[in-house]
Amino acid sequence: MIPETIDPDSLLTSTQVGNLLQVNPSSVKKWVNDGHIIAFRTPGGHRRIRALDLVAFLDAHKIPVPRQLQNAGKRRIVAVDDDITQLRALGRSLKRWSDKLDVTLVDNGVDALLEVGASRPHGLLIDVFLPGIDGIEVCRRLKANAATKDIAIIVTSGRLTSELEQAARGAGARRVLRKPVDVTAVIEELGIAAPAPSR
Amino acid sequence: MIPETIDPDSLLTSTQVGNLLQVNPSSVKKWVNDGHIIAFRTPGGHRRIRALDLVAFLDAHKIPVPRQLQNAGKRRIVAVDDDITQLRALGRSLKRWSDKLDVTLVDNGVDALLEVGASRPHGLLIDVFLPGIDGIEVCRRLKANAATKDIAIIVTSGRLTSELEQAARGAGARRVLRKPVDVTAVIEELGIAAPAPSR
DNA sequence: ACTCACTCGGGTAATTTGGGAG
DNA sequence: TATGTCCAAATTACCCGAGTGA
Repeated sequence: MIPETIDPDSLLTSTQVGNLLQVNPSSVKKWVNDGHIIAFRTPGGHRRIRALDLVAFLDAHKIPVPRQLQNAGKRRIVAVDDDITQLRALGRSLKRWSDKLDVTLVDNGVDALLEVGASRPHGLLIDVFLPGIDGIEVCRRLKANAATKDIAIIVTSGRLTSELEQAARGAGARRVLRKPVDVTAVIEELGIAAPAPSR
Repeated sequence: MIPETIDPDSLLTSTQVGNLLQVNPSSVKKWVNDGHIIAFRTPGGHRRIRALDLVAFLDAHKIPVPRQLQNAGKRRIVAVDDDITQLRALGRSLKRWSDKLDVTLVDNGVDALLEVGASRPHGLLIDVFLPGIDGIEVCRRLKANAATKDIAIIVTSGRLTSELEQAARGAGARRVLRKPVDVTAVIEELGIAAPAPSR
């Protein structure tokens, strides 16, 4: 009835969600009606809930994500750096958390924004100095956009000055890190605790 | 079975539609019979549903459009200009084609790229001079990115020099227009002929 | 034109869902 | 707030004969 792993844009019925969360389907109905869970209706009036939206609901209420939804609920981040060597190194050090983290590596600012728009990641790791793109402006705009304001922005730079750091924080960056990046700070910011949790 | 991207006038069977919407083909049959989805029959009585009509159905019921059907609706473009007056004017002059064209207006480059990534439009109308974003670099990167290389880029500018025009074309812009923008050139570039074609 | 594998339609039965009152 | 129970209606499952496409 419920597959072992659930795709992010699978559509679930109230009962399936009820089973997943171990609550009565009636409660799910109520939560949908109260606007806590985003859902749409079939022509006949049956509710359908996207796995993605369910996970968003769970995150918002800090409810643990069921095993079957882990794939739909993996933390996703986009990392940008025009220095490919540093980018690759970063990718390697994040491999360790690959069971809970999906990392997309990108070597320029334009592709980074395209990817952010397409995949709505939980975090963005961005080098302030990118050709043709002003990192501070990116922070500001992401924070001003309702669809992206919750993305955790971590700004990185090879040459870090206190003015730069202040500017970045003022524009909405959660953290400002000197390169090479300390991955534990990234992991911490994303709310991922130990390397391999029990469930 | 189901291609990755579906043409607006592809013909789909009930089962294909069922898979697309994650619903039983029997439901699709019923919806067609109840008149919710427009369909016609093969000589042998099998239902065939145009992708265009399916999208209309989805829109009418506010059901999320599957990724594969994103291109099956009308032509979509994103227009960017930090001069809101000009942006609004452009929006108004494109209203005339609203039956075949979906226009998203955006007042800064970051939001434009987010929107392009999220909705994969057929065209992008971009002012070269945007705060924090280099329009030429955007062209270059969009063309280098496999996912966005087919997007028709139209570059606009208030102060148009021949060098600028050459740079834009070299970076992949299909057209370079002086502002205020001549909308007929835009319509032409998107392959939309007269206000109401016979097909 | 013929076969073959597969899919589809119609009909009906089985299961699930929504809504509302408890 | 969360759950459990009612009925009508929506959705799904299954049948076989027939259409489709290579």
